[in-house]
Amino acid sequence: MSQEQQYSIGELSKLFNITARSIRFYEEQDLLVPERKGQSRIYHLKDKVRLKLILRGKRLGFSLAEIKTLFELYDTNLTSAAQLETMLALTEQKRAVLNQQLNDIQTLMNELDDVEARCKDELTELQRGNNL
Amino acid sequence: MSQEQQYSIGELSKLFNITARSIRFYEEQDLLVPERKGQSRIYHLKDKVRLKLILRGKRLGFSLAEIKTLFELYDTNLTSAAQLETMLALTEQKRAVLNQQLNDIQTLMNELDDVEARCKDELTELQRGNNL
DNA sequence: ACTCAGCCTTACGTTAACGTAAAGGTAAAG
DNA sequence: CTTTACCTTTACGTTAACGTAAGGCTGAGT
Repeated sequence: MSQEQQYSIGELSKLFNITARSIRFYEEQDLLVPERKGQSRIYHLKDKVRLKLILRGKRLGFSLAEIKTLFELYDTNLTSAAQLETMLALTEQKRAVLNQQLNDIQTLMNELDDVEARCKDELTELQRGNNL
Repeated sequence: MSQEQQYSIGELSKLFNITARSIRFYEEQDLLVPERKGQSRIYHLKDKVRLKLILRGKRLGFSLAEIKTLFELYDTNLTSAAQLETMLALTEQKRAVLNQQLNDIQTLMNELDDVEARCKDELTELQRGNNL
């Protein structure tokens, strides 16, 4: 009875607020492999999840190629020690990038706080001027 | 006696580990305006700081155009209430993006933890197998 | 039977952010 | 005085990530 959720490309594009072209492009790059019904693509929950991951990766500045290799690593049965250590090295690498980004964000946030505070100060100054 | 620090384009590129081409490109885009001595560019501390900001912005996924407008806003004397409110709106916008990124990073970090843990588990499993 | 919305493929166009010669000026060292 | 190491400009090439037609199939509604 569990009718699994399905999506057309149009529905999916509205859901994530991207174009169908983008979704087809991700497929061209082997990031998605939707089922077909006749000529049309049909997306299931797992595809939706993948797409979500793609978009998150993009927001973090990863290229589609990088995202692809991450997917491949995640999908792979890591059997040999060599593979496992490659994987560990990669996660460490990504972790370093993310930590740098955290730092950057923190710094920028503080600066935004400053700018904002100064703006608000000046605004109240202006208002006081108007009321005298 | 305070001889202000100066840099050639080559020195600066080594400092930040980027190409001279990039630095010249940022100048083309009006993100840097170095002094000239004869034909050569001379960079002072303020230019170095700017370059640092550019690179940080890039790491956070900002386009050079965006970075430029941020600089312009920062440099501008915000006098009118309208300008101030535009600025506040923009900082809010950026803040939203940064918060999203923070979220994304947190999520990804957790997943990296998972992957890493599983890798290490499997590695010890393999080692145990070898030792029996 | 026709129309229309929504899907499809193929293919050329576009933008950002540089890369990569090519050709030449300049200052210090040998 | 010439080599060497940097610097310069001009200009065409490149890659990623789509945008944008153009032309066509297909199922539901009238």
